[in-house]
Amino acid sequence: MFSQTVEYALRAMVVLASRPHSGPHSRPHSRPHSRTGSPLTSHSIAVDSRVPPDYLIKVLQSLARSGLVTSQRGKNGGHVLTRPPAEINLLEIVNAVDPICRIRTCPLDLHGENLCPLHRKMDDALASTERAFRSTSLAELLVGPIEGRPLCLETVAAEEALPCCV
Amino acid sequence: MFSQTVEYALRAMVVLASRPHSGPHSRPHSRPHSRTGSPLTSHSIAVDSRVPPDYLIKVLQSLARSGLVTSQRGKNGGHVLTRPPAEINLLEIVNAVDPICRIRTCPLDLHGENLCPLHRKMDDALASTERAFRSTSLAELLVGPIEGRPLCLETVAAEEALPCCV
DNA sequence: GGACAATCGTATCCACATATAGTATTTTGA
DNA sequence: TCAAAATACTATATGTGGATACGATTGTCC
Repeated sequence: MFSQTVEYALRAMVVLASRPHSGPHSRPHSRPHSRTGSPLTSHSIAVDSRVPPDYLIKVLQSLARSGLVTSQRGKNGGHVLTRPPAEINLLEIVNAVDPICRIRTCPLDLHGENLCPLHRKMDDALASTERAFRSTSLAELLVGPIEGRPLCLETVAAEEALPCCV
Repeated sequence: MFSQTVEYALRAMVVLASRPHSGPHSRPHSRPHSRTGSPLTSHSIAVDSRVPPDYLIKVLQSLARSGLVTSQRGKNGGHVLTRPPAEINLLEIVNAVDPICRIRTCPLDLHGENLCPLHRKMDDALASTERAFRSTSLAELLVGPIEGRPLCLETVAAEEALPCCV
């Protein structure tokens, strides 16, 4: 039910968050970066998240347009979160690339605010999904059973990742 | 987040359910039908639900394949529910046309049953959507504020229905 | 200036949504 | 008994957007 784009965006953000946060391009006047906190190149994000590199670029651009990441060109450039992971919730990420669109008025028409029973139920489901995502921060995904490997990746082999439903 | 097909299928089923239920093709040996309980023609369903008639046919075929409706060709033919509306839940309808696919194993791979925190969260959202739909029967959509007009339709004018998010 | 890395513009593929035309089946009525 | 009408069914075509891929360009650091 979630689009591939949502899946990719969430994975990419987890990878970005799993590096120590250093603020947007916090480089003290063209000083060389310390290794931690340096921006991640789109290629390295693609490898870590196993997202097709070409498509990841577009996803990152959507995330940048929404102000969740910033990008820096050139040598030692890359992508970095604009806020610490604890202050980014998953709904922001989802809405940046493939917005959850609540049903505000009946698609069929007529009486504006009043939803018919069917669309009230559908909107309830959307609302609960929104709630689930809004109440979870990126930081919460970094802890858990598999400490340090938030994406279930452990030096993965070369096989391609399979879509969930095939 | 829900596909257009899901929206159409739910609307069509509501229209079918809003006619008195008579069981699948309960016609006593080619006797002419009483007016109530006769199957609804795909065209009349399209009009009542405001679903594009050509596409509705395919949706109805999916619903028939899943055993939710049966169809009868020829004069006085049409579509009818196989079970009373109280015994059909919305999840069955959704899954008939555009299945909600739970995340059972991490799309990235590896450790089978264990989902990483990200995919656990995503699956939680899917589970709550499943629950919301499974716990609601078609019959429950027929009652409510707008008795007798479960789809907010009141002899609608000729304007086309607009998709929810444009 | 040269190397690195993001960005932009296309181009392709595929699935969903929609539309059209023809075929098959059943009932009706002469 | 047969023909016609009504209706669902099948196959096919088309538009649109998501997802994927490639090549050229622009910006930045050393």
